[in-house]
Amino acid sequence: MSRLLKQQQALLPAPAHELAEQMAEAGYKVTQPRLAVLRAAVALDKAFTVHELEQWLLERNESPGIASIFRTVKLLCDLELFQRIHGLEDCHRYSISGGHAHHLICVSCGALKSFDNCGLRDLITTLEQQTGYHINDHVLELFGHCPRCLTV
Amino acid sequence: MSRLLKQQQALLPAPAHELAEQMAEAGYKVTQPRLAVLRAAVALDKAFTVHELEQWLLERNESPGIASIFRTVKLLCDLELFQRIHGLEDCHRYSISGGHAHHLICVSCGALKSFDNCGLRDLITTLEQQTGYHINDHVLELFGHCPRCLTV
DNA sequence: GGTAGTGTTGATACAATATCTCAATATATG
DNA sequence: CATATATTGAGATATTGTATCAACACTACC
Repeated sequence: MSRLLKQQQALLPAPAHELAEQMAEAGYKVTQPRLAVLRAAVALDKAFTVHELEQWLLERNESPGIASIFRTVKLLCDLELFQRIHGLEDCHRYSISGGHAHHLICVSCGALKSFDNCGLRDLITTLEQQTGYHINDHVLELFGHCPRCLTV
Repeated sequence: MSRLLKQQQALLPAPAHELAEQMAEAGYKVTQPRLAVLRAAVALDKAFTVHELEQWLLERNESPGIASIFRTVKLLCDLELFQRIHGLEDCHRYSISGGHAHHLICVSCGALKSFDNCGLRDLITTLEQQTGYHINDHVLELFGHCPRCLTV
């Protein structure tokens, strides 16, 4: 098994209670509305929108106010437990982060795989030398079709 | 001079009349509002927002309605003459595309360099083999400070 | 147990980005 | 010129998100 595959398997999303724990460690209270958002995000198991979180919760009659959902998503992004997804058309999706930066996203169903070995170091070094820029961050997202959607 | 540097120098943004020509070739009329947007985008010479286009044009008393600016930006994105920039915080900036996908952006002043040799082929092949996904698109943006902003 | 201080919530107002609607206008074609 | 089509501008609407603020909940202290 290659090193890259091992890494990917290590990047499974954390379960809700683990995310809750990290929130508590960061000094935030693990309230019912926040837990609800965590449960929804874990259950959706893909790149989700705030609207999708709300729908999932409404169907189970446990949706907090929409403001609290937005607030919780923002908080979790700040804590780097969630991450904004840069889509091809819009950037209104989020994922459970796992602390890693990059995603492979199915444009058909939203299924998402995370990875962290983006292999951009050489490109960054080259560009820095050629442009004089100091590069300290990047966005990388890959899009395609997951095996399931390829067979449908 | 390396091959990569040559490529970058070839990726200078097209002048307004050239963009207008491509619009005409695609079957769209080159109207005054559309030309105004092209001029503003070329003049701004960086990753710009629709609001910045409008401001530039208002200062010269030649701003079309905001709806037409949005429409023109969308049209130019569809024609791949403009391209949406995926920023670290939001995704509301655009650039003149040159038909190429990637940018190096100064987070301080918005200065922008484009390049097309992203060197992701190996990563994409590896990920396809390991995940079974078919990857057919990607977003890559690099962020840092340009030489000018580094000295200030 | 009561009280003060802090954090959180939910409803609502607001903001920013973008699209839709539709009558008026401009442009191209016969 | 007449007609058909494309485009515009104004304003309404949609979507995504943040700000405000009173009510509530939890914690620590007395």
